[in-house]
Amino acid sequence: MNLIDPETSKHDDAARAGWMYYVGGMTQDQIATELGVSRQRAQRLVSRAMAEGLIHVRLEHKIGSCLAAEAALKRRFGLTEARVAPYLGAGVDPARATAAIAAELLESYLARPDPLVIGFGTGRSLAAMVAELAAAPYERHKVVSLIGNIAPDGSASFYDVILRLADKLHVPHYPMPVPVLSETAEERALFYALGPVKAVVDLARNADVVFCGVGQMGGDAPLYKDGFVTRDQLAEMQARGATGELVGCVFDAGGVYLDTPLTARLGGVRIEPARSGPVIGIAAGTSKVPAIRAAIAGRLINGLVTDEATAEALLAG
Amino acid sequence: MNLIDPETSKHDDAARAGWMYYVGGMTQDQIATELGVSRQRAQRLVSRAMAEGLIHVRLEHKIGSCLAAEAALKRRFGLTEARVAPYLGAGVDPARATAAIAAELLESYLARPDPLVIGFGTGRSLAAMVAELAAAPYERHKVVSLIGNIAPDGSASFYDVILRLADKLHVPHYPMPVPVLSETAEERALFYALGPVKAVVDLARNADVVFCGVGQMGGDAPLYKDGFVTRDQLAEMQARGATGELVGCVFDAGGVYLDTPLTARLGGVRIEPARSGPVIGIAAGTSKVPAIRAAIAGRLINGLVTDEATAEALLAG
DNA sequence: GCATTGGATGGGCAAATGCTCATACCCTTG
DNA sequence: CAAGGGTATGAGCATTTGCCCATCCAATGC
Repeated sequence: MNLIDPETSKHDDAARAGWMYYVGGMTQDQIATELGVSRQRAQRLVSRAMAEGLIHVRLEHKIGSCLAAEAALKRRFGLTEARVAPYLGAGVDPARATAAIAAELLESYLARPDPLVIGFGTGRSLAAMVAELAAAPYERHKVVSLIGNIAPDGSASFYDVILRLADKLHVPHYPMPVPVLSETAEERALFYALGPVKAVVDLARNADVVFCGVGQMGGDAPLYKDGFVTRDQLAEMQARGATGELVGCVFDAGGVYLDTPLTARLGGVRIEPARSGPVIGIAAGTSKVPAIRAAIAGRLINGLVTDEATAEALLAG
Repeated sequence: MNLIDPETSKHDDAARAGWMYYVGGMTQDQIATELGVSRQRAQRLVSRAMAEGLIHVRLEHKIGSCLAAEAALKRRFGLTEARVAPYLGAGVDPARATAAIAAELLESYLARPDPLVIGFGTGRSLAAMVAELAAAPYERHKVVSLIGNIAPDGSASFYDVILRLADKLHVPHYPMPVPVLSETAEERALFYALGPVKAVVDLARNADVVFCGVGQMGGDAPLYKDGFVTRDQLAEMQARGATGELVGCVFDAGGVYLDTPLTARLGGVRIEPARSGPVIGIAAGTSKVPAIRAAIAGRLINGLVTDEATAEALLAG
């Protein structure tokens, strides 16, 4: 008899209820009776199982129009990899759909027999993708972060893509132990001079595959929303032609990196043009269309995971 | 403009509706509006998506008591692999639960980097497992059938585990081109003398991993229900101590193979005792408890996928 | 010791869902 | 061309589900 962690037992109940509901097809009433709880509690358990990601749902059939869009994207933009998530209703964030499809794509790389070093950016797309991943051991691969994991305010909660990933996949992981944004260029240089940092930077530079979010530079730019740049700085960048952003590095409509106030202080590894190996951009929502076009034009990315509407918009232009 | 296969387009609609419902969390009303169909049709599409296996649901959390049962099974019976599917409601066939868990286990073997030859039996358990598998390419492995795929009446519908598997996984596949049950021992010998048959038999004998169903020998014996033996033959086998069956080969309570009327005519590769490499038995339902015990006792299997109730019954004895 | 706060609980109700049935449609066959 | 069989459709209804809210319980602070 060991002590039962109340948190674990809660998850257990939720998982069991979710399992009975989604796999067993039982009604919540039956589940309630079976587990000896009230109907309401069963309902709460089921919805918690879903909300906490204990239940994963996958679509096991490529919809014709998405297949067509994938083929068209590959041909039209010379991509090596393209995945299109089916449209997911009017009120639903397309990132939800895209995350599930991105997770599938990542799993297809993980399934490869040869050991890979996989580089990851940060951001909502990546975090959502990791949440959708199925946990399984893949000791042969390595995952490395392309971006510093020391947050300005010390909070690491948004930058733990690599940690969650490593936790799920049991892969050796290499977070980049530098500030996302150093105070000064000098501080940044100090970090980069450290041996362990160099090693991670090297690994990141030579990653076999890269997954990263594609940031737009409109008023809703992630860089601005997450507080990396002020409104004024954003406006200035926009005036200078800023169109998109990859792991914090801003580029213009041609996919050429701009020199911004951030550049010298940004901790991480920039994704160089025409990088060898797959560089998969994850980009949901039509507001990212210009950024996606630019990233492709500059040969910064050669793979794309997006939603149906965005794919159509890309192909329409 | 190419012709649209009506079957594909039906699946497309169902997949899309299922995706919107299960991934997008939309109501069927919203989906109906979005797709421009009636609510009833949306409902039918959603339920078809589920019924046809277009939507896969996985549980991403091991329930404590199942984990404990797995550990206990391994320890108690010296198994190298044990998976326990959570209990799935009173009225629900435990095979449903077990199939999903078995698919997960198979996927964990498929994820391994080194090329494997994986042998498969037949039967409902195996067919259900394959239905639950996620499609993905795994060219490095090979799958081979342990049992003949030529049915007595010519119908191959029940023996196409390997074909479906190969279809989903894009693996080279080797069905065993012999009758499940030859008319006479001589006919069987003729088949086995053929070069291509020999090659497949060799592959099957040397498979790195084996997945097979465990058949019980009670009144509900699969061998009898599927028409391989008559009621009288079954009774005779039972009288001689028949307790279980693996790919058609019947064994007693000690897991020692019996000589039955079938033995000399059965097409396939028998699973020998103390075979090297994992031999995973898939067995759902408490009626299989004696057969499972026997198979373990005779060292015919060294891995087990079962449901929670059966695991408990095994451990209780 | 008592008040407060935060979370869990179950009643109740409106919305969503699943199902049955009568009907319409289409494709085949005589 | 008509009949027939099988299938898809939408109306209507019983069941199931999601959610709000009043209430309760326990832990914490005063």
